[in-house]
Amino acid sequence: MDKKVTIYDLAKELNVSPATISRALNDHPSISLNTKKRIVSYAQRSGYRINKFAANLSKQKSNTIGVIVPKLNSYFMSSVLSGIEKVANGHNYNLIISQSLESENKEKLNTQTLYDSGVDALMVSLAFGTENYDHFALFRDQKIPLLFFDRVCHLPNCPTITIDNRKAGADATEHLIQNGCKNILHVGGHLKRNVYTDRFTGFKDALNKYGLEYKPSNFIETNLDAAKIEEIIDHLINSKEKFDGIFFANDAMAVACMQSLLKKGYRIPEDIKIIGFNNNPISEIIQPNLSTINYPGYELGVLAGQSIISHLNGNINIESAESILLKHELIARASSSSTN
Amino acid sequence: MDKKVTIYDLAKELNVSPATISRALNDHPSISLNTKKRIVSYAQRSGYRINKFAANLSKQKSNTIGVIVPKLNSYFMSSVLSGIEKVANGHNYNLIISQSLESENKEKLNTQTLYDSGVDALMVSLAFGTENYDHFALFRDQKIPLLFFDRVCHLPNCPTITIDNRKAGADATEHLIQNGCKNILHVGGHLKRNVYTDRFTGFKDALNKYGLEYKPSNFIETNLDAAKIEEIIDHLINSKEKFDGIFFANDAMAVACMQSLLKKGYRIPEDIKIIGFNNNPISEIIQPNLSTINYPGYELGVLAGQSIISHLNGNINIESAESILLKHELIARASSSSTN
DNA sequence: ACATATTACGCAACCGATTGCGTAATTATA
DNA sequence: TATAATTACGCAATCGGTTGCGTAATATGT
Repeated sequence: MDKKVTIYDLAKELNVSPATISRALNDHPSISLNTKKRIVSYAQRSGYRINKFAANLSKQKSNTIGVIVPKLNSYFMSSVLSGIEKVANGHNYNLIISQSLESENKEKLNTQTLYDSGVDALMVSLAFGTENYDHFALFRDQKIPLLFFDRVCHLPNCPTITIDNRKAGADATEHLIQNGCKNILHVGGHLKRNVYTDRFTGFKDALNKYGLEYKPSNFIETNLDAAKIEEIIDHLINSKEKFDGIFFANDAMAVACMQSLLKKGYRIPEDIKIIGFNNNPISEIIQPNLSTINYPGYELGVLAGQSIISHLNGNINIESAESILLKHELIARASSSSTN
Repeated sequence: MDKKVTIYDLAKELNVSPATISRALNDHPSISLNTKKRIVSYAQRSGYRINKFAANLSKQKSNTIGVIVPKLNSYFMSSVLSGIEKVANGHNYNLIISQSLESENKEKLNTQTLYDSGVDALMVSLAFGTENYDHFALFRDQKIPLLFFDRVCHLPNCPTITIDNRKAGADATEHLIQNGCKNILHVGGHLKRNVYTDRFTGFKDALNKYGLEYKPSNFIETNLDAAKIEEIIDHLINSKEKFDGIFFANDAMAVACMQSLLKKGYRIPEDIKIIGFNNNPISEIIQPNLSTINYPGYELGVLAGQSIISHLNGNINIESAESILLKHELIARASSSSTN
């Protein structure tokens, strides 16, 4: 058990060729049932373990999927990853996970590393600032499946998986309007990313639908860092505008804002109504409970995983890149309830 | 750019041997500066990319670290992973992450897969039910560094990284006692895992220190699934005991319990004082804010990453397995504050 | 100028599987 | 029974780097 056993060792011991060993262990049809049993059994007993380095080299395939996410440690993203891992693991794929930490450059480096590592596919949720997508060309050139989820971009033949952020943004905004808001602030994320521009567009859609005027002061672009909530509060308080509703692009910001406002004596929803995004568990803990849009991360991960696996299995034509839209759902809670 | 370029292609083109190409690209000292430049430059231009399958095979090293966690999608664990990834990435290591989903069997399978994948090291946080550690023998036999974090077991030469859970459990309990609690319930996790037995032991330490009697009814073993909070509530309400304090082994359970109790009309901390564990962000959102023990996940991840990297670099003797204890910290908030 | 060191590189074995092709042995067909 | 078809396996090339050892060319020392 000390030195590693190779198929050559097995071959010598059993008086067959290494080729036969290899075929037997891979259940190749041209090996008789008897020798298969003999070989598998002996391999077992001898403590043989395949050397994937060698197998990968000759097969040019690693059974590994690369994943790049902005950061691992967020409720949403870790749910997604959990879903992806569940599916991948069930299909004998390993996951190499790396974080871009919202840096375009790190995303680029990670992309190259994962390419070099020979991943069979790559799944990406883009960093805030990524503007150039050339680093993905390697994958396209080599026809390695490439899939984007949540923060996506549309490259030829690359499936994308998201919710309908525009519709969701409109739903959230419409909900505030229907509960009486006339002047709504939208606190969004970087407009380079589809998820935030779409929500923003949906926001304007809804205003428009209800004949409410959109002014630049109705929007703030942020990096969604809850630690900087005071900037938002300042904008809110110092603005000439009197906002009666806020639509946040994520729950963490919404909650941070609520806490600050409540401390300052604001009443929610009486003075101002608030809705978030993502349905993070904290939305059900904050008092009053936070209305939000349910964005099912785990399910998204599962779908993304299944999609990439079927591509890898050739079940789906690589050329036919589908765009999957998950269902979202408005969850109305106390933070936005009508008060008249 | 279509076919993959190999060192043999470069060698032919530049009229040198593949060996020289390899050495040049790896900055080997025995290659002259000039040829190095010539080779590196041409490799660049030709779109050469190393084939790690081949490199790994001949070096028997993958620059990859395997990680097995119970589940990815928890605040604590995703923080840990984020820290590990940060360090690993900074040292050119990739991370293969898999979840045991609290199943001993899946943990076993994942261990074998990661072994076969040729990870250079393995980091594990154990599943709830794991009782047998034989699946790690492969790693010990091959002298592949193996490290346990958070939910650890003590195998020879395996570093472990945790906080001092016993002391932390005692601190939490002592805090409740000092705030007037006389009859405290401890809601813990599976006693197979050190983190929960240690917290439980600390709990009893503290009772003992203050001359409070420990009775079996002062403890419930749970799987820490917040969805099953009603069982706890039942125990609490139906017990002959009149508990005036609860020490939860994690914040999620504590928060779920608080929500249920508040809904039932209990006053916290007046009727019952509560302390959690982990310092999950929700502890600062629930009203009243939840007292807890700060268990710094990200820092733990960073330390764990650094530890394994130094082992891999040979900076630390593999035989000298250290046990790292992180500092924890009691965070007193309103949920446990004295009311007399 | 001659002996010794050093530099810079090539040769070839090696890492451990996979797989197309060929063939001896066995079975089926006529 | 002669021939065709199967079955079961071996040969050897291949995947693409890495590295110990050997050596020609150049540099250093006296």
